[in-house]
Amino acid sequence: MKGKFYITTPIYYPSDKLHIGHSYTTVVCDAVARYKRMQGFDVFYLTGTDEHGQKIESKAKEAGVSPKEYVDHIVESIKELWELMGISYDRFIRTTDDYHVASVQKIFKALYDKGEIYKGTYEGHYCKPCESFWTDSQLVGGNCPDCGRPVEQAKEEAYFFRLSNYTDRILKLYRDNPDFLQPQSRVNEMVNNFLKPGLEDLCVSRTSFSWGVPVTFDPGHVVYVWVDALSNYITALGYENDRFHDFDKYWPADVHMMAKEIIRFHSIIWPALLMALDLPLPKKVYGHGWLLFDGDKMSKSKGNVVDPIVLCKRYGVDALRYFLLREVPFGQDGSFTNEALISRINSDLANDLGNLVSRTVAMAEKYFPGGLPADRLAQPVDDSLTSMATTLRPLVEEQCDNLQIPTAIGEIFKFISRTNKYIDETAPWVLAKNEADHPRLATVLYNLLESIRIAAVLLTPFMPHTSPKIFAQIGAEENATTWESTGTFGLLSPTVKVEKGEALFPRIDVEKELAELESLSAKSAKVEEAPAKQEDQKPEGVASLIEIGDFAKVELRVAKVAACEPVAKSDKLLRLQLEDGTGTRQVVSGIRQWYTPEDLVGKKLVLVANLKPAKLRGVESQGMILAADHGDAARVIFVDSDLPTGSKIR
RNA sequence: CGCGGGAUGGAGCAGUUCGGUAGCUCGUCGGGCUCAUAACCCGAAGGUCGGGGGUUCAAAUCCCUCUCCCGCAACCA
Repeated sequence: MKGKFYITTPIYYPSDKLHIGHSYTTVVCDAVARYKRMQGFDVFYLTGTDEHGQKIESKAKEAGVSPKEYVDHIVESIKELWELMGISYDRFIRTTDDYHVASVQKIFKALYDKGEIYKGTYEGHYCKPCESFWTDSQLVGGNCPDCGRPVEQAKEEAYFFRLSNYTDRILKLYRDNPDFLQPQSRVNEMVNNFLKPGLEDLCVSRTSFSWGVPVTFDPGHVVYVWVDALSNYITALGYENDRFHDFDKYWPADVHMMAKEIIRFHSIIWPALLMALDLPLPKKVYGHGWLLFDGDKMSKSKGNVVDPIVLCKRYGVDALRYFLLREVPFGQDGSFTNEALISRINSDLANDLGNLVSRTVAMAEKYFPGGLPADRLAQPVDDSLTSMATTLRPLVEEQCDNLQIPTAIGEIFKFISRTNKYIDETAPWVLAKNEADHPRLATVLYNLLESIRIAAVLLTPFMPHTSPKIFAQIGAEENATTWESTGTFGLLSPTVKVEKGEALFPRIDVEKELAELESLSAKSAKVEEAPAKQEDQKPEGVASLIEIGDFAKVELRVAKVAACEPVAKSDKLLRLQLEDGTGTRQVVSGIRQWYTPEDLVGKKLVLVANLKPAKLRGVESQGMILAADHGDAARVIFVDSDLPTGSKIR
């Protein structure tokens, strides 16, 4: 045993089903975990779900079930997804697991007893009917984002973690451990945005919702996400609980893997919490990039097809895993398009790897149906192949150890290419014609099978379902499929007998497939639309129904755009001068993304004439104009030009 | 002047730390081969390395400046 290796994904928030981005993180971790296991490390791979919080509480309410019932259902589907994708996690933690809850309570109490957590007051905007606190930025028009009613300034008691004490220690952590946070560019971001200005104490409890871990010594308070969710990495190992006993063995984590949006929590808050608990810090926090979706017009509906389950079913799990692991460059964002996926599958998996196996096995079977003969004849041309084969593993390891999975896979495929070339160099079909050349032919085929074997072994962490299929076809025994075995050329039986199987990765007809995907996404877009409409029809309590008198309060008038210009230092706002029949007034509207001033000047539109004025970006807005949401965009409601300005609309 | 990332042949990227023939994959075109999943192998075309200025014998790489794109933040009455 080479030592332990502890790797984690974030725990995902099960308020909705997971998308391909979650699959990406999880597959990357899985690849690393499998790689380390094959190398002989004692690996512990943790994933799970973060199940508390207001959003889930209210989603459950909407669905008419308890929060636990709500998440149970989604967690089940998540576990199914991981099983489908071949995720080899060792433990799945749910923050609703009783042992985790108990541990969190102890951790919270311990921090409180140490004075790291203190009781203070949290100030914010409070909506009484919704019993919710909101920050400035959450408010919509100064009102509650949920119900639209006015909010009031309010204070509530809350517990705070003394994060402000840790600014210097976190900075020192980055300085002393340049590898702690990767990629490096993230360090700059954290330092400039959060550490340089100085950290502020962190509110770590809430009273505004109850779906959380209760604070034992203060009823009404629940532990907020930071302490609850982040500590999963240690409670899952048995920290402060008797359920598991792996803490001493596996902590500290070797890698916390995550997408870039939650780096801040893991590279600032989490280390500070650990420092406060006097625990060792994780060795590495790695923030990978995002898988961006093709920005074309279909993107909304395309989102449905970028459902990992659909892709696995269409192309196979390993094809999708391969794409995810290969396509997104080190630490950067990558883009997902159906074209890229299919092209990757065709050129790398079907043409290069799949076809190499296919042609090699076909020849071996055809020329030597009973297995290779023992007579051999080596030639100098073989050397460049065999030496590349036996030096491949260190190259792969070097990249994997730096979490550069795409490059590691690239190294293996360079070798696969080299092997294809070897077939041309040696032309086995020519050797087959002459009995005297059969020893040479046997050597060539054996070298090919060995090369395939080594490539397949090294690909196992990335494509765990494919490698065994290859082993079966090339007649590799178990001893020839270990990580260790890739250092030796010649482990297959000299008289190996192959067994042709199905094509590993059938070639995909690109145009046909793209067309099918589009019709698929059109269909699922329709399916998605239908339930949404039903929800709209179902009045959500009396609040959504208004009296005719309520509507009469809104004064709508036809107004003509006299002038229009962008608001300085804002990319969303336009300043409009409107003629409303009685004079001109200024209105600010957030439609700059979709309209230029020229689009608007001279047009007539609908003005809410009696809206209380407000300042936006320091510019006064005396009313608002009506616009319709159209996908991600907004379209202004224009009216007939022959309607006189100032006409009342009702 | 909010923070950060980016701009390299048709597409996606590497190269920029520590200046010195601009590289890879896909695509295109031509050739070869026929074992194989219309696959494989070889070759070619295609780039003033976002613009401008500077340092230097020499700049994709260093300095200055400008433009554009993408995240985050803010704003979306």
